[in-house]
Amino acid sequence: MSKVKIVTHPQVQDLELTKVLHALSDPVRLELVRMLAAQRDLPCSALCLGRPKSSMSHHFKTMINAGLLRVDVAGNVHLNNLRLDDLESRFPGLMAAVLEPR
Amino acid sequence: MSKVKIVTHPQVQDLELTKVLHALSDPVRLELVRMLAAQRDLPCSALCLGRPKSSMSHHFKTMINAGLLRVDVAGNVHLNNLRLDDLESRFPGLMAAVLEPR
DNA sequence: ACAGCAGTTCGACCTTTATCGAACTGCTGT
DNA sequence: ACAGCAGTTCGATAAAGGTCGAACTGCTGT
Repeated sequence: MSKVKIVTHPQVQDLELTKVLHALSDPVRLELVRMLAAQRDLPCSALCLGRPKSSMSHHFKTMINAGLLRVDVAGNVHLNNLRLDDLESRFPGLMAAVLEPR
Repeated sequence: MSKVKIVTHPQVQDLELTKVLHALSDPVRLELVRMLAAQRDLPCSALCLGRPKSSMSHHFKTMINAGLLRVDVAGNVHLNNLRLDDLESRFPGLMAAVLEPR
């Protein structure tokens, strides 16, 4: 019997600005966003950078719930990607503005 | 003897993106931002809308510390204004993106 | 001087959030 | 089957944040 890991990503029209802004307002998560903007398909391990996995898992969940992140499960590994297109269509210019400083 | 009420607004170069995003991520404060984007020089009384003054004072402080708001004291009344120019020069496009949805 | 108004401060309360170790789940290669 | 790896869940803890009433400060008009 196979168990499917269900990760629920909110739909584009359900993204809430306050949730997105809150997800972006933590320094750790903002760093993740910048790393993911620079490189696609990063696994959790590449994003942890020495921080405890359980702390990171918490941040991933926050970002997924806010609609910032999409996770693709590839066997053992979770590949993380920003939902840049979705965010752009819902909140035009937002991610560009957040990513620009540096 | 006169006592001067000192309100310290952070300088442009000291604005921090995470603080700004956090200040924007609360529904009440986001509403204040939208009201202030539509109309300048609003006093606290015009922004409270039935909510307790002490709650509002807390939000104003958060917004001032983040650099979102500038307060001009005019006698009895505090005139609030978004620091749109400062925010634009520090985080180009951010406020436009936040204000656009609706 | 004084009443009244605008807004802040204080203190209490409760909820949310960040952090982390330990235990757990599920996949992979052998 | 099993060891090992990737990541999640759980539970505890501590800190931050939102809400509000009550008391306070400072200005204004009379």
